Order: sequence, then structure tokens, then C-alpha cells
Amino acid sequence: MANNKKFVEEITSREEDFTQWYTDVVKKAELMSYSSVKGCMVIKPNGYAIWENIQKDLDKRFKETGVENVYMPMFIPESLLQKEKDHVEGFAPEVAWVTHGGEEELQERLCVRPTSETLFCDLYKDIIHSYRDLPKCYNQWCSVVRWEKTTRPFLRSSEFLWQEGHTVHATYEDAEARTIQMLDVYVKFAKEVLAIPMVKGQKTDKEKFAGAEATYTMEALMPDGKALQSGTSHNFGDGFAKAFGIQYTDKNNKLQYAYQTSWGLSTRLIGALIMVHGDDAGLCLPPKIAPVQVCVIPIQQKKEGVLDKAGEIYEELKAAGIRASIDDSDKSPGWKFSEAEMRGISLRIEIGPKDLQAGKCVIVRRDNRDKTECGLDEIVETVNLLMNNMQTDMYDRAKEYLDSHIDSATNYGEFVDKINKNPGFIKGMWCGDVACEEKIKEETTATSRCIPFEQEKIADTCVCCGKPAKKLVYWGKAY
RNA sequence: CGGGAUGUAGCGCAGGUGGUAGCGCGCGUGGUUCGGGACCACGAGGCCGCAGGUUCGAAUCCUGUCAUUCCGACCA
Repeated sequence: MANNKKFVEEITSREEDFTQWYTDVVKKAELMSYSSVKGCMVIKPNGYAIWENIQKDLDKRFKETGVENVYMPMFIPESLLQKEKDHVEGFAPEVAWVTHGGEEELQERLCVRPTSETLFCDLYKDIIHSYRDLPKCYNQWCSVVRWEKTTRPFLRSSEFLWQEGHTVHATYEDAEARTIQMLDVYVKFAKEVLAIPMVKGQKTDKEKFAGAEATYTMEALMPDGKALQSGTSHNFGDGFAKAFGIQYTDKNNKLQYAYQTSWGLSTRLIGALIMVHGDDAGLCLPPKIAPVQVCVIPIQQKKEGVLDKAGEIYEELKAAGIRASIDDSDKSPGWKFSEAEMRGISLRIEIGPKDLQAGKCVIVRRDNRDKTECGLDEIVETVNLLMNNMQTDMYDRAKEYLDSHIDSATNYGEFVDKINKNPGFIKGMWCGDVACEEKIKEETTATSRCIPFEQEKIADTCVCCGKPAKKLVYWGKAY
């Protein structure tokens, strides 16, 4: 980023062609490869390890809020899927169907879950009877299938990995609180671990989840100015409960419908990581999420003592709980540097005969290529310090980018002009009418991303139609 | 699902006026190298996406199909 010199020819520069850059990085960093099934991808070790780190950290955060993990079947009978009207309508066009078991045609076809609301509801109706059974907070880590027309690695694939939390509560207020709570867990996680700043808010009715009463979202901004919906949390009210008959007896011995939420976040976040932090050298990962945090690279490794010392450093790092690797292949140092950078390894330690003599090594940060000389007896603490700095610097840079790409418009002419010229979010007042959303989408391809929690009044009238405005909306082009 | 592009060795590509396949990187072995993708020598690897058709003969021409990719509509 700081250094414009290009070491790797195989990666198209971001400026030249951003989408090509993305594809190149995904391939060169060995995050995934294409499979023989349309729209499905193989997530390779370097990519899957990112997901595992996401899971590990998030799962802990979920459990701290009282969530328990379960596993639901991957098949949903057609009749079950159809119980909630809006929900089916939303998902029907993109579900995959199983029609045969072995040679025999099934009496009722099964859909491969595109999401599991219906299965959870089917379970909850049987296990919830009393207010004492509430709340129920279940989550599952699984894959879901949505038959997408066009696919892109991590951003949109026919099958993808995610987690889906499904909770049941006694009251609307409890459900609402849980919905917001989980969105906050997401945003905090994105900030602290992924170093990605998010804009959070509520989806408009047009953009909300099929079957939800309210959908909350966190939206990240990509370097090409497009928004990426990165995690959503839904308040279902009692809509699903009524469709599925989820009822409990309250303290007054009265039968009540339960209130529900669901919230999900997917491997799409890996796409966000790639785009937000990557550069022309490849992937750049915040230390907290990087599968390999430090790679030890011996220089002139056949020289006396070099490989031994490199090995010692590697062991020392591992012993200190740092995710480390060592590249003792017989490639040239330059090759190893580039390889480590493409794969997003946060720090690399160069150790050669010169260093050995001086009793030091060189530590290089992936994000800005800053070099630090470090005594051989203070490697672990220096590494930890550099990783901490890098983590916060990466967030700060991303935050600065986000902040500087939020513009505002008060009339339609200005809005259209800015949405086309200035990549990013445009703040604009909105009257609340779907017609304005549709017009804007048709004429500019931009959509309402969210109604931010932090409302301001930048004008009295709708940016589209000029009628009295009700809400401030973040608009943008989206992935 | 509409429009464009591309499928030839692991990867990137050439060959396209029909005559049975080539280059670079990578890979294997040996050696010299090593602080930003080093070099030499030898070697292995492809019935040209798949299925039909035209032809004495198809990577090449025709039809279909599948996949990837880009641009739209749909979505995490």
C-alpha cells in the first residue's frame, strides 16, 4: 500500500481492474478453487483457516450471550417451507430440490435449506410450552444452498458456509433487544477482529428479509465504492410463531404466541476481508484473523547456523501462542517474500548470516512493509507489539476510507451526480415511499443500504421526490 | 434469466486460410545461487471442455451442450 513497487506480475493492479484483481488474489492466495459443480467452490486450507478463525472468535462471543449450538437437517419438506407465505415467496426462486431417494421418486420433494427458519420453527413448536422455556437461543454453523444465477468466489456462491442463530422470546421487546444485541456482536467482531468498520442500521421494508418484521444490517464499504451487506439480524415478531403455532403459557396461564429472531453471517466476510485490506501484492489480513501471523524466512539458509536459528525462532513463536510458519524451501528469498505477502501473512521475519552476526533479525509488516530490526532475545514481544499496531492501523485506515466516502445529497440532481461520480455511501433523506427506492434503483442502480441508527436531519424533503422526509438513509451501489 | 468474452499440459497463453500440438512459468533430478519472484543442464506432462455433424483427415469449419468470467436483474 505504502509501496507502489510491484513485485508480482500475476496480480492485476487494483486500479487497472478491480474485479480482476479480486479474482487474481483469491487464486494466488490459494483461498479457493473452482469445482465441477456450478457455482460451488472448494475452500482451500488458507481460505478455510480464515473461516475457522472467524468461527472460533464469533462462537465464543455468541456463547457469552447465552447462545447454544445445535445442528439441523439440511433437507426441508416442501410443505414445511410453505408455511410462512412471505418466506417461501422470498426463497422459492432459488432453492434446490431433492426429488429422488435412490431410484425412487419421493412422495414429497425436499428442498436443500436456503436458510433454516422453518426447521427451527418446526422444532420450537414442540419444545416450547411455558414461559419457563423462554428464551431459547440456538445457533448452527452449517452450509446453505441458494441457486444463484451468477456467482463470485466468497461474495456469492451456490453453496456457502454461515451461521444462523434462531431465538425465541416471550415478548416483542425481548426479541427486539436480542436482534439488536446480535447485530452489535457482529459489528464489534468486525471492528475488533476483522478490522472492518461497518455502517449499521435498519433495512427498509423493500430490502428486509422475507418474513421479517424488521431487518438490521451491517454494511461495509469496498474500495470500489460498493457496499457489501456483511451480516443481518432479523426481528420476526410473532409472524412465524403464528404460521407454525409456536405458543407458550404465560405466568397468568394464558396462551401466547412467541416472538422470534434470526441472525446470520457468512463466508462472504472473507470477501470483505480480501477487498478492504488487500493490495496489489495480494491478500493482507489483520493479525487477529490471519491463519499464519508470522512467517520466518531464512536468507542464505545453507550458511552455517541460519536454518537452526530460523527454526529456533519459529519454535519460540509457536510456544508463545503465535500462529507461525517457516519457509525453508529452496526458493529465493524474493520469491518467499512475495509468497508470504500474497497469502496475507501479517509479519515476516527475515533472518540471514548478517543478522546472525549482529544478533538480530528483521521483521516486516505486511500492511505497510515497515521494517523493524529486532534483537534475537526480544522477538516475541516485538512481534506482539507489531501485530497490535498493525491491527489498529488497519482498522484506522479502513475507517478513514469509509468516513471519507460518505457523502450527502439534498436533492435528486445532486444525488444522481454524486452516486455516479463519488464511489461510496450517499446520505439522503427519504419520504418512506417504496416508489422512491424503486426509482432510484432503476435510474442509478443504487439501493437503500440502511436507515442508520444515528439519525441526522440533513434536509426536510425526500432526496428523490421532494415530499416531506421521514428518515435519513444511506444509499449506495451494492454487491 | 438476458447480453458479451473465454475453454488447448498444474497455471498463463500461441496455433485458427483443416494434415494429428507448441511457448513461458511451474513440476522432477543434479549442480551453482540466496537481503524483493536467481541460473544452467537433463527430463516428465495434453486423444486441444464435452457430444454430435461436415471431411480421406478437425484443436481449427458447423450445431448443440457444459463450465468459467465480465455486465445487468435476484440474493448473505
